[in-house]
Amino acid sequence: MNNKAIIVALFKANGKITEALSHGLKPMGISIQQFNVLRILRGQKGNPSNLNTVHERMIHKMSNTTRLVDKLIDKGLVNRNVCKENRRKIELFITTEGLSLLKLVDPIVDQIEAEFLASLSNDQHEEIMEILTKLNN
Amino acid sequence: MNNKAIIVALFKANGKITEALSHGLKPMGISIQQFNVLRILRGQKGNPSNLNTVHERMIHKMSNTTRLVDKLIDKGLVNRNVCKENRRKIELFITTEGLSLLKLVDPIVDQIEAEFLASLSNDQHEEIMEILTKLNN
DNA sequence: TTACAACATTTGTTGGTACAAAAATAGTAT
DNA sequence: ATACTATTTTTGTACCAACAAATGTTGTAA
Repeated sequence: MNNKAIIVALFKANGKITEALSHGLKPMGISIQQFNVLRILRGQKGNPSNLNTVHERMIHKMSNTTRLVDKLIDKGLVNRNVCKENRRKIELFITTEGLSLLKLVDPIVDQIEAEFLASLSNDQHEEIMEILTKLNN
Repeated sequence: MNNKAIIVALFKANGKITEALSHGLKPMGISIQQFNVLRILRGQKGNPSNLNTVHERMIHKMSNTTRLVDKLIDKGLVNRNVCKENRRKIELFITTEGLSLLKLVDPIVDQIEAEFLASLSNDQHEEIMEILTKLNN
């Protein structure tokens, strides 16, 4: 009956890094999910994404991407256009404000993530990646 | 820059088991957090817990244990008394309805957890436990 | 044209969660 | 007794999220 201990430890680890990240992002005025959406949009390198694509690529799945993106638009970090070829689709772009915010936030996030993993050896980094990959398939 | 991949995989694994568990618990009418509180109270084996203790032992930390317990009381799964020696404290007990619900729910949860971990070898079970323990300290 | 199915996004509703402030109680010093 | 401090729980506020229903759009077929 060791399974439970593993699941509990997984929940705790997740909670620890989640808390650290949202605490680190708080002064920047964005949540983890908003940060991830911004990174997805930046990853498009100028090409627009639609809501569907963003939703698929989000780490934390949630049903209402619309309202999450609304927050980013309110903050001027994202633009939204109706696609001309298919007006059912919404084109999303990251703004230059969004890009410069990411530039500010990236090193903060990197450091929090590095600290979180600092206690692991190189072998263990590979081990956990292998194990988590198995769990996610 | 492999750290990010690990963190993302951790988020995904957490999301996968969380979703599976809450889906499995849904027909029983309780959330994961409510389930965990019930288990904490059962673990007391008849001794009362107060809100503080429950809060400390909860896996998913949240500020608002009061309202979570309220839900359990509404469902008749938990009883609440004011402690006679120290009226600041609230004594919480799991009811017999709560105990029998847990009896129903336990095998469901066990199976979901076992399925989630099924792809790992025995060695990997030990590995991930060791790694997660490191991360949580 | 009209009806209809498929698709993409939005909105309504309900319940979950964080944070801070408030309320209630206990213990202690004066 | 009174005031003060610490402890424990509750409440207020505001935001986040899941789910289902609704809206708007396109393409297709009768």
